[in-house]
Amino acid sequence: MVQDTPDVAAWAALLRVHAALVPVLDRELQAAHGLPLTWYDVLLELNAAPGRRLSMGELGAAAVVSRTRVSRVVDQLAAAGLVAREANPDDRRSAYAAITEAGRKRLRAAAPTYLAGIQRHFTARMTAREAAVVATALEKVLSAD
Amino acid sequence: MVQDTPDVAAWAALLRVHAALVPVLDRELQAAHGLPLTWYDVLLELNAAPGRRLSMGELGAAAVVSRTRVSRVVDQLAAAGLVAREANPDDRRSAYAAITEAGRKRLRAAAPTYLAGIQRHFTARMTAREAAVVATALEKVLSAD
DNA sequence: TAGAAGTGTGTGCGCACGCACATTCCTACG
DNA sequence: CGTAGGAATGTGCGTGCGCACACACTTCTA
Repeated sequence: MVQDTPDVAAWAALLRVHAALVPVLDRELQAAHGLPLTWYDVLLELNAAPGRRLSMGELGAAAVVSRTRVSRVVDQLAAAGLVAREANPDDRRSAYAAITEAGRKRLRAAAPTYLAGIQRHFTARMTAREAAVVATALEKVLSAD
Repeated sequence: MVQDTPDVAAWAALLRVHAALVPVLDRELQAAHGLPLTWYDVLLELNAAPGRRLSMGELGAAAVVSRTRVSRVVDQLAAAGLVAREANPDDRRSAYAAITEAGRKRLRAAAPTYLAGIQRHFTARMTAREAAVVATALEKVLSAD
């Protein structure tokens, strides 16, 4: 449709899938658990981190949300009691964000909704082999420079 | 990293690739041709349409940009002389956006930059077979309901 | 040790974006 | 033929988002 070469077709399809699915998944998550996708992403990353905490810079690099935006999102999450700001004794410029028990509970409650949404809107439309190829191909793109 | 199942890995990788590459490609396009990615997308869709024009609703459905946003983007493009608003005699509610000759020229000039960026940042990191699988898999997702 | 350079973080500001609504017009139904 | 309902579009408004900058602190260098 957009261009004849399969390279461009892959990129164009990625853009469209993103534009089509992100709002849907975000709504589902927010309707079921009052949790924006941005919050979920940050909580997920914090929960998987060693010590269940990350500095702002690390969080900005790890999560999808940009480094600049992390400050404000963490503020919101802290106001909601889902994360706690902690000081870093070794580097007093740095600030940690640590997920709280309430945050973990909220994350665990929301996960099934999100995973089911991914399954229903995304992976159910392709074969398991295709999903695996998509994952490995896109991860190779991410590891670039 | 995020979750163990390959399904979620594919979706997570898609989110990250989008977040990483879109700003880069947008900057490249804007630096080389003063053309935001949104403008490029709209111009591309109009250029490929029958009669080189589309109604606002059709444009919103075809392009990545949302239907609501189309109005304002077309305003900007019209102010820049790259598209022209046309009336629809058959339905006076409807409004056409038609790409102008200046718009086509601008699009043709920018295309090599964009395509080279896609090639360099995206498809160069995977095999041709992987790119084909990514394209077909994601297009199947799009064709859902 | 004092100063310069570099790094991590937060914030004012402007732009992009979508929602909800008003407007205009078409269409179906009595 | 008139009216109710629906469809296509544009716009005020609030929110999300990133850039550029300021600030605090660390690290390097002479």
